Amino acid sequence: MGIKCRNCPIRQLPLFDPMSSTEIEFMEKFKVGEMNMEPGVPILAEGANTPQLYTALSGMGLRYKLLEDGRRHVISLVLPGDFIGLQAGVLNQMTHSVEATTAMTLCVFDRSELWSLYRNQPARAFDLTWLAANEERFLGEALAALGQREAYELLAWALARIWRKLNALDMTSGTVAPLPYRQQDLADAMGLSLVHTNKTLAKLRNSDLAFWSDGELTVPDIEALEEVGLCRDESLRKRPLI
Amino acid sequence: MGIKCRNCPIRQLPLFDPMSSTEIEFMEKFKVGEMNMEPGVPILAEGANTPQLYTALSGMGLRYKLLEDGRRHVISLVLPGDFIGLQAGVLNQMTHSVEATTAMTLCVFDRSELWSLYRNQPARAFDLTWLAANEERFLGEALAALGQREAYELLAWALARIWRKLNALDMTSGTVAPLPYRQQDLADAMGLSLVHTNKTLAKLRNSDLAFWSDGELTVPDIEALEEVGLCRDESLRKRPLI
DNA sequence: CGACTCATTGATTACCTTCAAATATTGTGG
DNA sequence: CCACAATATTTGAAGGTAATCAATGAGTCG
Repeated sequence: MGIKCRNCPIRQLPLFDPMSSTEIEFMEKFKVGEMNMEPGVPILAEGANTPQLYTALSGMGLRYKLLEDGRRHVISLVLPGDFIGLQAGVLNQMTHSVEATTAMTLCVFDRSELWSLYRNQPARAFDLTWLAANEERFLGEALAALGQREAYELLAWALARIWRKLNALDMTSGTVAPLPYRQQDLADAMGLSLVHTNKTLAKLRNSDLAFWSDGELTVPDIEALEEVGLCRDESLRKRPLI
Repeated sequence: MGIKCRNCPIRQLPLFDPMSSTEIEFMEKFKVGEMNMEPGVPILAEGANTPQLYTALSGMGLRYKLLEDGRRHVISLVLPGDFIGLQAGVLNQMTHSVEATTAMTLCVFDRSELWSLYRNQPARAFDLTWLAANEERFLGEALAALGQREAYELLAWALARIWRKLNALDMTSGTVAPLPYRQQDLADAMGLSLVHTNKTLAKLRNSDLAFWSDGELTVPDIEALEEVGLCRDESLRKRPLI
């Protein structure tokens, strides 16, 4: 059934809170298996109510919403350590879809045990609320970014945020990090057209701020990029891992 | 100290979940008082970490974020029944500011009791996560709206959502409801300029879809408005009240 | 090698912003 | 009580940012 929680490679990262042995024990009972997803495969669909919850172990994905007329809005990226399905677990219904962009490995949890978590593991319950509140925080920032920034600033903001997160996940080497998405994905996340996204990325390139091609993002100077993106110095705080 | 939870007028609304007598008992201990805010007064500031949490009892407010250069983005409205300070309670830091637009009455809770809630009231802890996840849901929808809709659709979407919520709170009478904000507030929420917001509101008026002036919103036909706003039929589900 | 997907570039159009000014409406002090 | 300041709404005009339309280039795969 794959990796035991006690050996979880992700939890070793300094980004994540340490876990007590009692908690690890509980998590190993909570975890019912692992799942491997092919690239492009849907993980959860908007409106669905699944019996399982997930944590991304490896690979990258997307959260998105579809409008009736086919327009798509990408809500956020899914990176290793991200919890998937909180809304299904709590609201009984996903309000966005999730799909794998690259091949992904997911930890699978049994949703029916969620109640036991709230009854017997108050600290873990608190962590779940933390994750939900943190997602709320991120979406609030994204909303302000989309609303107030113009394309050039906005893309700088997005790439800087992504860079910081990849860095915290120890996925950067020097000035390079993997970013295996299409320009269309980023365009759908920013509410910009593909054409304009492409042209704005070219500007960032010409300004030596960010180079993104062939699934690799190169950022020579993250602080310069953050300055253009009007990023606050939001240091990534330690966070719980489910 | 104002209203006792058992007599809470808000919880009577069909929008909210019923509460067991044990829960009411706990909430009455959790609640430490009430607070009256003057119009325009800040309730919580971004970055702050307060010892108190709130629930809006009456009046209306705004959640917003400020960019360094002074631009403001309005995240959402604060209406009766809304919980204020979840982020401070869980993340130890507000990631947006909250201020009263009209005079407001707030229930005040003692944040240091939050742990006791997680230890002793798992159902209430679950409700808190529910609220956080629900906020995440709303912000995801707002993000998709800002990203994918043009101004005319967007304002229709926003006014329709607001109308539905006011209606669920029993604040509508016929086709009229109070909406005591400025056009600038709505503009800052939609990421549009004041001028364009004004002109687009005029179009909605000319289409007989929505009339908003002097703090009053009139919607002759909510379903027509929702159609323009591309609103899903998201019926407002029952929700917990803290 | 042809079909397909994705990235890139140019030209045109349109939505939205900015600038500017006029018109209420309200509160204040002489 | 009226003049004046301050706030909010409304309207017109001009300019810029971003969308759409269209076509080409580059890489992958069966």
